[in-house]
Amino acid sequence: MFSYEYKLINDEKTLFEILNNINMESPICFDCESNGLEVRSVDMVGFSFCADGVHGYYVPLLHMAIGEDSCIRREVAKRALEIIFSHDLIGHNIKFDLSVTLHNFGIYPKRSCFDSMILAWLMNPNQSLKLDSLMQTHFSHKMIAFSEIVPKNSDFSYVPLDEACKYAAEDAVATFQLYHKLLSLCDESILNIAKSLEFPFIHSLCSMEDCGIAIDLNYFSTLRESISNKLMALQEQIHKAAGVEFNVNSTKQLAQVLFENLGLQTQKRGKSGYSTDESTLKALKDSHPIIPLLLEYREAFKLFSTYIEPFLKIDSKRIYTSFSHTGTNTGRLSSKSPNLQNIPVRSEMGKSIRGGFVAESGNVLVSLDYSQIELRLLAHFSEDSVLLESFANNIDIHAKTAGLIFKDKLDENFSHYRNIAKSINFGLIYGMGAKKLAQTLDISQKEAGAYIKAYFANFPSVKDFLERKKQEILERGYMETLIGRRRYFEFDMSNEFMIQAHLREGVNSIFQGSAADLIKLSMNRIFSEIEQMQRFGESRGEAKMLLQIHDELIFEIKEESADSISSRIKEIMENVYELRVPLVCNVSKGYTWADLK
DNA sequence: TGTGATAGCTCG
DNA sequence: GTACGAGCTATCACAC
Repeated sequence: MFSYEYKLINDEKTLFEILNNINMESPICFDCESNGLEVRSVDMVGFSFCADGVHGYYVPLLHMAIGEDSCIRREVAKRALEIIFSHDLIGHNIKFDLSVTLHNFGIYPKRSCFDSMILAWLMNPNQSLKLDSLMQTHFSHKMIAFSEIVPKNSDFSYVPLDEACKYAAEDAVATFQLYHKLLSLCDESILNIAKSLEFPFIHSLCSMEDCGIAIDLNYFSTLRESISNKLMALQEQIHKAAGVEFNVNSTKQLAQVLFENLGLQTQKRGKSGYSTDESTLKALKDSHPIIPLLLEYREAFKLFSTYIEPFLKIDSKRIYTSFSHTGTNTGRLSSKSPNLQNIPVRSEMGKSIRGGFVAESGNVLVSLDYSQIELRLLAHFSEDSVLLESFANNIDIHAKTAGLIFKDKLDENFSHYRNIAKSINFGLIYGMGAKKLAQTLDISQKEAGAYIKAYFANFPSVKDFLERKKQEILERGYMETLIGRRRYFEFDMSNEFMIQAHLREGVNSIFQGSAADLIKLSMNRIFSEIEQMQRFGESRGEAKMLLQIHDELIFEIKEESADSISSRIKEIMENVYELRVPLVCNVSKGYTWADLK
């Protein structure tokens, strides 16, 4: 049963009386209300806190209806927040509250942070992590909905004070109670991951989000000019080749042009007619001159609309992403608004986007990426002697694989067979089937099946490991990573397709999730060694961690110390965890992101 | 004018 | 209907 008491605090004396009466060893649940969601631009409208699981206090800072005089003044609020931030803190998605406080008041907590959203995510990443649904699940309590008190196109600063107080106080008390409830429910191993890895990781993320990465707007303007010229020219050529003007971005219109007007032949795919995706177009590339034009147009338009245009709308020297700590089922991070984890790299035109991400004057960008981390984990888990020995001796693993499964054919075309081996190695981690491997390599399904068979004949312990894990997932209903992070699956035994899909997901999560474990451990170590939390918002140290892209970290470092600091980071990353194989990092530096790797 | 689904593409 | 994990943009159909 959930209940709470709420109280508005809008006089200074009461505020400090309450705060000073809280035992310094008691954690405080903290929640702030703002007039928007973009942490870098919003104003803190008020904040609530709870230290006993019963009383929720709301401190108004910016409420339109009552005016400044009835609110707590900023300098008073700052002193109050400094007291709160000298306690351990509890929050629900506390990264948001920390960022808003940092940007409004320039202060950052001095002690540990605990997060009920992260804890719930660790317990089961596949559940809704919203405070109201967790409260419904664990307390059968229905929270006041944000939409009930904030009309559309309005914001929290217009909410009548009493309602605001009731709402905000409920958030603080609910979070306090939920956090403790989850503590009582979760396994010790999950709690250990939370306390030793994920809770400290909040600070690593806050720091990266706060840093951002410098961009060269002139560079992007020039790129926009050349790509938009290119797009206009391509569009004209495409219309000419089609004999009709149409919207090239419309797959529907394009399908009509290609498969009806021009009479090109393809296999129908999808629910509503013809597919026009890249693989379909590539299969048709010699059958009509319009096809290569379309492929080029698609690539250029993607760069233009997804990257160049949005980046040019940013009116600051640096660009700031938001990392989602709990955005995946595997333990990985995700990045949004904008997503800086999918900046193009594979094609030359795509890579040009990276030239617009730069180091500020006097600095360089440094990238460190884990080499073959998922295959190293496969070697570690399976204890396959060939894999272990290859990694121990730093042998090219794809070449070694090719050597074993294509023994007699190797002389013919080495790089061809190395590529096949590479696809198989990737496929193992994805839980491949012969069909998809055949598609990827553009060979027959039978041939692909033979390759897979040849692989397992040469790597029997890999086969044993994968089958053992599938069996385990099926029996237990969950998988575990290197450090014990879990992902649960519900098996409907009447649906074979879903069973197989879950087993692939489960096996893949072992590698993807363990790799995430390792890089997060590294990031925490790097953060606490090279970045000092008390430097937040002021002049930072000589090195800043800017981005994580799953198996890679990007730093901005003062030029003169770049070499020494990056070798120290490399040392941390390579020694973060003892596996049965060495962990290896590649390091590169440059003035722009395009210069890395 | 807004919203959700679909198709397609970017990355690791 | 059989290769894992993400996020963004455009079009299109349909609601208000």
